[in-house]
Amino acid sequence: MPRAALSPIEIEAFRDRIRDAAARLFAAAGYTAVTMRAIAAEVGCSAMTPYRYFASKEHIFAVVRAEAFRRFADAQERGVRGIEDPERRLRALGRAYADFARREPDLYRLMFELGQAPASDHPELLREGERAWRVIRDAVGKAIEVGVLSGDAETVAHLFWAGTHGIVSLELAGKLQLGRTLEDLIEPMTETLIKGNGKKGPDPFSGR
Amino acid sequence: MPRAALSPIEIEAFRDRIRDAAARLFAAAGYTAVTMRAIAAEVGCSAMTPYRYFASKEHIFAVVRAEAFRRFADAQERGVRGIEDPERRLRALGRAYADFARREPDLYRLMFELGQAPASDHPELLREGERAWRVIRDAVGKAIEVGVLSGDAETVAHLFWAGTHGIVSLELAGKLQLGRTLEDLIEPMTETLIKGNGKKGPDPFSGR
DNA sequence: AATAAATCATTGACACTGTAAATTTTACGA
DNA sequence: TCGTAAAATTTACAGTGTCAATGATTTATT
Repeated sequence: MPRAALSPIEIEAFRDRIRDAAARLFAAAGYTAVTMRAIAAEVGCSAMTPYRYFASKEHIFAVVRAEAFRRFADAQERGVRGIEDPERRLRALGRAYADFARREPDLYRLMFELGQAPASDHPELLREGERAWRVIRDAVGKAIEVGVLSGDAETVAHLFWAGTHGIVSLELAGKLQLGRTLEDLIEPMTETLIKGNGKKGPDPFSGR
Repeated sequence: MPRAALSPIEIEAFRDRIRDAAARLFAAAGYTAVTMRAIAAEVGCSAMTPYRYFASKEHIFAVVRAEAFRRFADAQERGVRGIEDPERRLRALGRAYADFARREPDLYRLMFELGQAPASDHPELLREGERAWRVIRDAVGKAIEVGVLSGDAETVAHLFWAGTHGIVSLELAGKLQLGRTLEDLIEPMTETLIKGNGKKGPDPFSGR
């Protein structure tokens, strides 16, 4: 006797529309522009309708973040595609990372905002985040395999990520000094990371 | 005939009380707990009184940030005090940086939040931020002077900051993978930065 | 066809937010 | 004591996320 429930596909479609509306608003006018009422207006429903599809505004942001990570992971995969030499691959990855951050600062900010709720509550976010991580992880792993880098792959991959992210996020937080920019620093950082994790001791001329 | 205007000292005292109240609220219950009405209750005035001393809530946050930077700079200066050897100094600095972030994650988050208004509008914030920067800048400069590091001091100092900050902020954003922690990574990062900016070519065994 | 029922959507309200404007209180020199 | 300027408060407004109640729509059974 009841009314037919929405199919999973229909539900997913509606969720996507809400997510895209939120992403659009965020890209166009930043954080404060993303309100429930604005999302509803964009989608063409009432302010409360999204609550049938998401538990809270925070959950909407989680899927927007997941989508951002998806695009981020895509951009990184594209950035290294076809580059076989592991060392060149590392450099290309650094550039692709910085390019994405420069092109989509809002998405980047959304992804790496400090103090956000743990991703473990949101499977999709977790998955896409891990995909982005894997690009770095694999590039570093390959470089270690062929002897361009040395050390524990997980650790070194974290260092590459953190170094690159550090440059990007200092820029986005407006903390770079004396007119230094992302462009000035990303390549020196990559070189530092490669050299710093290269084979052999710290300095061939200083006996430790 | 008029009522006596508040002296600059009185004004400064009131501004400090407001700043401290905001900082207390932030430390105790995070971002959302810092409301004008809560600050007012803490200080013992009405919700609008702070507006006589600050243009907006954002300006209050700016001085809280400045205070955070002051403590941050203090902590770093303490962390390297008495350590003369430039290389040990770099390592001590990395540890002091990480320790501060671990002890005061809220302050750190406040200072390095992405997408914040440029500090140039707030002289005090600018000054304290530069003081924190100078500790890194000087340690790196000294290391270059004595030949432990090489390259342009400003650039290398940025790399040290970014690398360390990268580790910290990935942790605070909950992005570290597979149970890795700040503690696991901060020392390898420092070593990477030292080695990566050390004298001589990238790898003694690969002819470029 | 009428009814019952389950699902989807909307409306209205509530407790909050930052802050503009109007108003009141306070403290002083004449 | 009174006028006046400074300091502080009160009131109000437009906006927020979201709970609760209500309405609307679609279906299977009588």
